[in-house]
Amino acid sequence: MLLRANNVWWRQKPMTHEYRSHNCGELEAKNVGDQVRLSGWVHRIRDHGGLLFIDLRDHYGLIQCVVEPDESEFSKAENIHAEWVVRINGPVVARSDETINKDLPTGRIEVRIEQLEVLSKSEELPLPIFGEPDYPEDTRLKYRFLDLRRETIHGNIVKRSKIISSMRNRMVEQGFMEYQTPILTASSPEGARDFLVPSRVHPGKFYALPQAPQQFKQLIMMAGFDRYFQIAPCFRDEDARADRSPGEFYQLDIEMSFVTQEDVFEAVEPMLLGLFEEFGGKPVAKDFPKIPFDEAFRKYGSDKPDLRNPLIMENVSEHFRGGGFGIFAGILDKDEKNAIWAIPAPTGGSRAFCDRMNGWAQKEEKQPGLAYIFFKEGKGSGPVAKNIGEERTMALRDQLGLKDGDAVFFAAGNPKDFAEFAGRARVRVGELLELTDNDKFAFCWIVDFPMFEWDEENKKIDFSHNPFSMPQGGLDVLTNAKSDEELLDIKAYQYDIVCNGIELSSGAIRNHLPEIMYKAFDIAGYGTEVLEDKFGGMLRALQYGAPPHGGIAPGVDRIVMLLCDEPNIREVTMFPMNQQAEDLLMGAPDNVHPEQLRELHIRLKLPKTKGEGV
RNA sequence: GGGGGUGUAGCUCAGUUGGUUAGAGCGCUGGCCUGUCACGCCAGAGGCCGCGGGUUCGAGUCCCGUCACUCCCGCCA
Repeated sequence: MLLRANNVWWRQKPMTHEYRSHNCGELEAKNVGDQVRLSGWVHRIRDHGGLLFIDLRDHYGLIQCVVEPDESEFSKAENIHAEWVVRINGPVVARSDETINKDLPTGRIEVRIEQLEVLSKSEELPLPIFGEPDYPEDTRLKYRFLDLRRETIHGNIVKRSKIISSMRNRMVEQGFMEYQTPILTASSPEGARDFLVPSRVHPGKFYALPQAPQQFKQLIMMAGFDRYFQIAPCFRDEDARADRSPGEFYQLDIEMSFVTQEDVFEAVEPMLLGLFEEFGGKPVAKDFPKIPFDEAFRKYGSDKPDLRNPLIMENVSEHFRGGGFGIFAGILDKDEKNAIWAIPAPTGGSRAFCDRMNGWAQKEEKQPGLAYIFFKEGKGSGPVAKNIGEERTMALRDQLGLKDGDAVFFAAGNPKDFAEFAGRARVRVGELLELTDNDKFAFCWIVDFPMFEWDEENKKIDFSHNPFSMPQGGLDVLTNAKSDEELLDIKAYQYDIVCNGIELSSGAIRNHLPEIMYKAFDIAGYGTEVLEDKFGGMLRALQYGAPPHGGIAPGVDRIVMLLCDEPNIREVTMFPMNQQAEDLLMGAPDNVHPEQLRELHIRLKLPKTKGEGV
């Protein structure tokens, strides 16, 4: 039942008000005897022939109204339908003890209908509100205004509003100020695909919608402001996912001057902790451990580890080197970079469980298999244990702190290639053995991201995250690097904040020195001209006294998803597009009038549509 | 761009080795009902089995193609 309640209408109106003296959620036992006027939607009708109930609903809640046949309005009430908008006048009466509804905040009372006025009728509903049964998503999106009347999503949207409001308050309390940045701006040469907006005044030229206010927030620091934030709309023309809307999303964009990485963490941690404690409904781990990028892969096989899962992987190569398990010994001999990693599985010590994991590895992960040992009766079982012998098996068990009833799985080869698979195995073990505590929030920082990465497609070095990050070691480390390999080893003051295995945000201490910017872009294959052409404003700003600065930009939508416990972003977005980036309610994108195109100096050259050209 | 899943009444789904008239629940319409709150009872309407082709005496069921939705990969500095 509707539990919106606790929301007292902003101001009590007199009975003489056109539509309402109270809202549907605020009446309680103390109002018994009051004459009230309510307006809302007909949520549900229960017609007993001689007695008729209307559940009246508005934004604030639900209240039962009742009318008896001798009342003049009874026949009118018999002819109304779900989702009609009506106004009701009448006294608040107490329900008898047997008829109290404990599931409803207003369940101790009801309103006796003395006057009933239909304010607006509804066609037969394409989408029922009451009971909110599953409905196809395209129907929900086409009739979003109805969908949004449903309890769960209505509550999510209200909660989203409160979350954003709380974010703002928490930021302002910490001395941050909110500034707006442009929506029409310039395209940038790397990153996501831009949304382009043609210029009428400048034929053939285009604005781009900002992928993030990245450059603007840095310019705000260079302009001498400090501690900026903004609930910032961001636009990227990339394909959607369950947790990613097509086209647009919001970031809590943050930037600060004269700060180190630690200062950013100190600003963000209490904000997120407070927010999750306020809205999450689950315990939040107070500690935000800082895990270097390399270590995250080594221990968790991921740069966004879920710390609710207690399992930590370990390198166990030494127990296999030169041992009786030929496959692993061979892999270790083949290349000194190769290793054997162990994924411990406490309580997983049965052949059934090990087989299940092995089957998963083969079927879902297309791996040749997943080697394992399980421990019982004081010794290790399974083919691997047999091959390496009891001494090595026991040494392995001791290193991992395992005991009878436990198991361990192995991944072998070059960690670069198998780390992510091993990470997924870790996640799966944690879930299947119920070692992962789903009933909490666990944050961590991932720090020391590499400055560059190898772009396999273009066979060149590219920025791994943000081209504006400060390399650890500054200009020297860039100029001194002798090889691609050394360049790829360079770390940046670049960090992510992760919650329950979900990346909420990337951030960085920025590079505020023009010579480093030239050099870094040079390494990534962007010449001076590109830099000056595309980042001219930024470069100019760096040359006139730029403060050291840094920031971060947590994704608002993902935070709301976590706090509403919704796996799909469309459940926390009021008017989302579908996965094909169409707005089924407003009908976007759409054709435009030829005159509009002419004004913009645009002629269409369309691809053959599917099914055409027969 | 690629892969997986789904597609039968407005909705959620059932539908046997291919076999006569394709079912149920919810919703909708009509009727009955004075204490329900998932009200109850009775009756009714509602189907190009996503679409196109093929196999077959016969296709909701098998095969091919296609479309739609959804999830994932690519992509998302």
